[in-house]
Amino acid sequence: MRSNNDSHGLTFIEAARRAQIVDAAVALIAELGYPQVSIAKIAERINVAKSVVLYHFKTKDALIAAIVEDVMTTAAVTMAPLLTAESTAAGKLSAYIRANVAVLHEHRLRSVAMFEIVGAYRSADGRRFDQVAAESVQAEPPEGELALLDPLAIFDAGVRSGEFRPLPSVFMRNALRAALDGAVSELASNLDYDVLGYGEELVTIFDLATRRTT
Amino acid sequence: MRSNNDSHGLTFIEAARRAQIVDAAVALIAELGYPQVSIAKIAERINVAKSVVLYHFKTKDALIAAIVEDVMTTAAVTMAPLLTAESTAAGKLSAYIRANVAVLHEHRLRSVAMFEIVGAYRSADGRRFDQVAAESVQAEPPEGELALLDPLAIFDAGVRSGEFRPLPSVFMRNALRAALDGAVSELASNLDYDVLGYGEELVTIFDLATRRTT
Amino acid sequence: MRSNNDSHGLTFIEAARRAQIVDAAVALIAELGYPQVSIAKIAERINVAKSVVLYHFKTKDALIAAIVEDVMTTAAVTMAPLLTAESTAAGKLSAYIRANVAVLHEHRLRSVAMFEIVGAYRSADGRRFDQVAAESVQAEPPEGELALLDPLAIFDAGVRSGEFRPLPSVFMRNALRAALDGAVSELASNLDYDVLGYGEELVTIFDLATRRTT
Amino acid sequence: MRSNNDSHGLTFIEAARRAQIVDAAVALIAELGYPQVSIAKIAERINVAKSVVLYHFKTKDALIAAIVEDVMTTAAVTMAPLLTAESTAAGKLSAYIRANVAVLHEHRLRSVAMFEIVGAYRSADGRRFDQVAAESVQAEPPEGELALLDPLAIFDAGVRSGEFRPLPSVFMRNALRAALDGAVSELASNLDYDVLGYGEELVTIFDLATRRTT
DNA sequence: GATGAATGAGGCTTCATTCAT
DNA sequence: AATGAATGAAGCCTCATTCAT
Repeated sequence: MRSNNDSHGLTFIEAARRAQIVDAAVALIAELGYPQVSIAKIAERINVAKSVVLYHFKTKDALIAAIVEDVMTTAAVTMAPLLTAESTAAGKLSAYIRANVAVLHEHRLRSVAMFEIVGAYRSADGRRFDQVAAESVQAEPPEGELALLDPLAIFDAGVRSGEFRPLPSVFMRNALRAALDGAVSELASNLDYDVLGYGEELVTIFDLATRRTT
Repeated sequence: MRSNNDSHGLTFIEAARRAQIVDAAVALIAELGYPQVSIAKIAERINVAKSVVLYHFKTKDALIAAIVEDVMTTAAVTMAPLLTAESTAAGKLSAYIRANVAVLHEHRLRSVAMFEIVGAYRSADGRRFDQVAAESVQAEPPEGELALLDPLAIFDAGVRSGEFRPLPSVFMRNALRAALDGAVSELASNLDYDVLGYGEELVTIFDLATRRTT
Repeated sequence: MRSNNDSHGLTFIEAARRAQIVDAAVALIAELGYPQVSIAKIAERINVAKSVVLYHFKTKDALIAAIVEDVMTTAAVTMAPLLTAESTAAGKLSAYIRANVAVLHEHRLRSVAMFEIVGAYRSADGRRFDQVAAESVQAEPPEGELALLDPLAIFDAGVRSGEFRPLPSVFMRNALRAALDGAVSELASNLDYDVLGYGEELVTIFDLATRRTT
Repeated sequence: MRSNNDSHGLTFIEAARRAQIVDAAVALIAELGYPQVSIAKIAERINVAKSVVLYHFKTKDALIAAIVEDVMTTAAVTMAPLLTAESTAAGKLSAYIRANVAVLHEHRLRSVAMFEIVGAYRSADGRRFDQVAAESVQAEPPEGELALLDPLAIFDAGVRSGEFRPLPSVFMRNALRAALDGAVSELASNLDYDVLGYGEELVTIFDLATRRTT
């Protein structure tokens, strides 16, 4: 065991560079959009040679993957503590929305960057980000915190228990995810968008929309 | 005025070519994503020289603008007749959602292409599609049918008349637009997505979410 | 039918450029060796932009293929008339060697370039030139003049008719081909190598080596 | 003199690493071709850092030189015992061919690697392998076993003694060397090529071709 | 003895655009 | 109305090599 390696097998300096590169890439992607960000621009932003970026990531796709992982982990880690407390489906739903919106608010740049990537990334063979992701999810379903990112289970549980009105979970999930993604879209155009306020309104909307009608 | 010019000052041939190019571009963008579509690919798809495309559009940006205009016009024209009949805010809202969703369903490729463009387009100076669009909207507010594309007025009217519960119109509009865009996002991944079913669920959600509570 | 197209569908100017590029590439490959020749160097040599080369050939591999075709055609066309006259196997064999050697002598640069390519080319998936060529030969056996490039048939015929001693045609062919390639190898190191003299000696060697012993 | 240095001034460890690196390089060159083999690939194959390879060899050219020396020495050492026994020129010639072919057969990979290097190597200033080698041969003519690698002396002696017909030794040598190199060429395309059979045929050919005619 | 980090040069290719015909 | 030819900028990536540790 080498002394200056952390648990991921990375040197301190390596980890630092990687973080620096990821940060630069995130900032640039959020600002310029995914397709406009080149390895050259990333390198220039941190004053290193292009090859340094490729030394640490080997491929543009690998860099993107690292960014995505970073964002997802950040999101999951931030959201997790805000979710576990709740017991009712309605409570979980509100908590989910608020937690999600809180992440967007606290990690604006990362969120916007992720949004840009999801919207514009294509794999070498032309597949969309979602499709590539869906595939890897099937191969290896997310565990623990990452599983919390999909609200489908909340709707399913609420319906099953009768706490929610009968509703098509998948459409509901899609609507909620879309509404939340919409917040990032606004954020992308205006970093000062009141995401939290928007989130509260979403809480109201989805509360009213799922509630059992008497 | 030359005899074979239509109202836009285009000859038949010119109009036909432009339509052909737009169609090819739409199909390619929907399939490959905006950043992956080059003028070369568009030209190749319709078996003409690259320069033909640029002869008819002068610039890639001009081509994109033409596509956007085409899509928006198609959408407005399709939606318009489905909207005017309604008198209540709730009625208008439902009609708006159904009309919007109907457009997506009937013009899948165009919708997906538009979605790709909105997500990935950047002007030469790096501004997002929305930003560029917002600007030109300010300079020249949309009239007639195009005005119908923004549901903000519906929420405003519903609140003002007391038909809707008091609600923040802008957030509501954003949530609705996002939810509708979400449909296109699903469509982009899967052209067989049940947009109409999803639309019905949105009708329910937004009905429940705007209704005056007794 | 456009007026300035030749039978291959190429414009005059296109044909001229292609020839110019091929010539430059041949000269550079002969001088520097295949791996050292880049599209940039070729372009520089004829004072055009790199992209011009790629405009006319699309790919480095396509350029190489064009060179190879050019060399082979040149060789076949040059050799053909020198071969048909002969009727005996021995006569054909001598003629083949002399014809081959004559080509090398008259088209030194092209021969050396071809030699360099055969020695160093690898397809994208790592296969050797011979292997790629063998494959395409199997798919579409060479006809007419190109068929003359392989002396195997001569040995086969000579053995079958009893004009040659019993001998393993394939090994014999390989030895002859190798000896002829050796001439190019010498040429590559020294453009003034006496290929014709060497050829005469080969004629002697293979005459003695195939002759029926009494 | 340090205790763990051998006669070349290398420690055991150093010698072992060098051998390991040379072996890896040989295998890779034989498989992928000289131009496709990079120091990175060599290092990766033996699971060390790129810099390790350069620590032991300082330069890619130095590594190649080491490989060449290794191959030549292997060849000379293998051939030597098979040659000394013969007294007649014809005997020596047959022995030379058989010995050479035996080396190719027993050290396929090394032979193919050498073949790839000879075919594709260029010094920094663009000179071919042969040319660089010829130069160093002139500066320091090979002694002992290495001298045996060139069959020119055999032809010279055979002619001088009248055992061979009058023949141009240099052309003859070139033809023989080329024919032998051809075996490696076949080997490069197909490691199962019957080199020994081919060698026997060469023995026959060159026997018939050098024999005094009555 | 080994290695991680960095680098700059150069490789092939794609792109939007211009211009003369 | 169409097109062939050319271009330079930019994109990603590979390479041999250097240097401090």
